[in-house]
Amino acid sequence: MANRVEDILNATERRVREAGYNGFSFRDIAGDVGITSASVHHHFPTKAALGAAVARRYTDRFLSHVEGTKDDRIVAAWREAFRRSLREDGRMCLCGVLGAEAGALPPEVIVEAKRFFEQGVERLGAADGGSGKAARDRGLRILATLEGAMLIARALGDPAAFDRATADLR
Amino acid sequence: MANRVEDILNATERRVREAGYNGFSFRDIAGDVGITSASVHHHFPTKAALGAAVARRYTDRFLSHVEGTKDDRIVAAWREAFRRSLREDGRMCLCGVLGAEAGALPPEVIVEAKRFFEQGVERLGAADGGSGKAARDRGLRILATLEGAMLIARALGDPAAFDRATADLR
DNA sequence: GTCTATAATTTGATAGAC
DNA sequence: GTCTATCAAATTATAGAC
Repeated sequence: MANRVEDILNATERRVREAGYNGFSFRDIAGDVGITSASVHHHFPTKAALGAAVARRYTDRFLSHVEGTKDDRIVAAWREAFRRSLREDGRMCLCGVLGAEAGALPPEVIVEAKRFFEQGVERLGAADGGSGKAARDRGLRILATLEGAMLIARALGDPAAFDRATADLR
Repeated sequence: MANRVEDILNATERRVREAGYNGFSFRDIAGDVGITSASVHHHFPTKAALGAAVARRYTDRFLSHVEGTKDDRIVAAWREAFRRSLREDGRMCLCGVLGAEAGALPPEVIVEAKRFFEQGVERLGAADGGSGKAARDRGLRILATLEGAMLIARALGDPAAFDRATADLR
């Protein structure tokens, strides 16, 4: 592969979304990519650095994916993005997984998950052109429903549960 | 303490809700309780058995706590139960944490988390006396919002976010 | 950038004495 | 039921050759 760093981040993202930050090892990632764990350490000196890099890339990628969406389509765009990744590979939001493990995460990893949620609250709140505290509270409620729906759908092993839980979201 | 098993379950519940199933060890629990890890193994031969026991007790205890609530107070009762544990010790739903790690859990642990969500969907759906598919979908949406709100409040380090996200829940 | 080798620690789990 | 002692494996991380 051309870009090893990208390979490592891809493998790590898959693993974290499957089993959490404490559910993968450097050797797991090394095996996925086809190198040794020492080589993974060459690119990411510590596990915290690797975790933070994955969370940062996830957030940047997600936000840029839904960027530019018209106000009245923002909620639908977020819902559809989560829905697809849930159906395509049965995995929930990376930052949602990290949030659940928050008490065990290195600070630099939490900070990135936090950013995802802060941005989500703000952008989902801006749907329908609203703004201010009431809009942010609405964004918070919508993001909570989306994250919780992924969580439950995953635990039940039933991706359709996400659709049913978020069908009326607005 | 009189009941060692209970001490072990209490310590384990605290640890899992703080750091997840992969975020605690037998030695952690032993240290919390004041015995050795070998003694923990005497009561729970494997980590999967300990995890399943904790999830089973959590679900039984939670359901019995909200049992008997009048239909029109069911949502409020669940919301208040989650809200209190979030404010009192900053911890989210144990089964919510387990759900996020679902891909890394032994089957006997997942099964218990699944039961919590199935029961929650059914009971929250029965609020206001409804029944059938539409009621279960409503229960699913409510439970998703509650779980997601805990997740985000925890990640943001802001318990009040739970209140704001679930204020309009019905 | 990747490897071999290895250090230092932690993990889940067991044997057997008391 | 609890302990000491221990095992085999896994973990994060580093040193140094190529």
